[in-house]
Amino acid sequence: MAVLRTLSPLVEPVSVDEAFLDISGLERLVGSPQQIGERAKQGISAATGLTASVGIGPNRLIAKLASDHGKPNGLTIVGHDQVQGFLDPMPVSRLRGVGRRTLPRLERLGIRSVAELRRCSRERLEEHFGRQAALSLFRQARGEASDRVITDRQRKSISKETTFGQDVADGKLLRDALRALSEEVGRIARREHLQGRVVNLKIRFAGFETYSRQHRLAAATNSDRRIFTEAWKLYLNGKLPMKPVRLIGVGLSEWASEEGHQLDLFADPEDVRREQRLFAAMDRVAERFGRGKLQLGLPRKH
DNA sequence: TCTGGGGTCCTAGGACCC
DNA sequence: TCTGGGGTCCTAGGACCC
Repeated sequence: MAVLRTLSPLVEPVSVDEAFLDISGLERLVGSPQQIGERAKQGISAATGLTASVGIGPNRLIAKLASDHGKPNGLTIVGHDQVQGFLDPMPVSRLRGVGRRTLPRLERLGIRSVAELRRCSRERLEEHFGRQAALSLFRQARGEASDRVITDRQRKSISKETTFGQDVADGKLLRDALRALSEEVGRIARREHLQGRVVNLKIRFAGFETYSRQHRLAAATNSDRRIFTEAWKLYLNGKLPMKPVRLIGVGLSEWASEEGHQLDLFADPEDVRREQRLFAAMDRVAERFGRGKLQLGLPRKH
């Protein structure tokens, strides 16, 4: 990412090893698209010893597909006038949103390539795939996509989950695991100054049978204790099968607006301050000595 | 593939409101 | 009144991506 930032101020990281760059208007300052692509590869190689695949195109879709096209270690440039010729022979499985469920359904309609997809009407796509998916397929088949690079994308949720080595039937063990996960979620939320209004519980049993339960809080929170008690309530009251658990997870989402947050009307302000100091201290311990060295005891009111 | 972890987005049904 | 139409919010689940 540091290498990429030397090439353009507009960098959008997509994952640990992938990013979009807006390189429009950089011809004089940095070089031609070809030169920028080469410099990215060289810089990454010099810094990390790793190869990288670069794709350049008029929008995000074409750039990404161009990058896939040259994998590994490629540099593929697709100009405006080459877009349709580049897309048409491609299998639809390369498009975004076409995975292990959608691909066979497209094939049943006789659609294997992007050229074939382009011949299918929007109405027909809508009948089979719903409004949004149809629109996405329709536009992708024509090489249409956003060309905006978003540098300040904010995360929308924080979650932690764990799969047990052996399915867990012991409620106490489950409770401890959930508590530890809640503490991790809370810690990340506090580090990023986020307070969430929705707590999510995820449970998986043998056979990949997966459930989720969520609850919307009256006030946003990033308190470990609050996240944990809500998640545990969801487990107890969620009408879930009472079976040994293979995976348990907890998530926090729907951030409260930056302007301020609702205070708990009935909480003693001194308790709130003490809890904040407690969490701050716990976070420092965790940063310094690692997770799990210190953890909350039983909630006071249970 | 007997199946890890962390995300995003979409759909659909029910409750509720005007 | 057994009954229209449209909108929002909440919740659960699924598809997909890296």
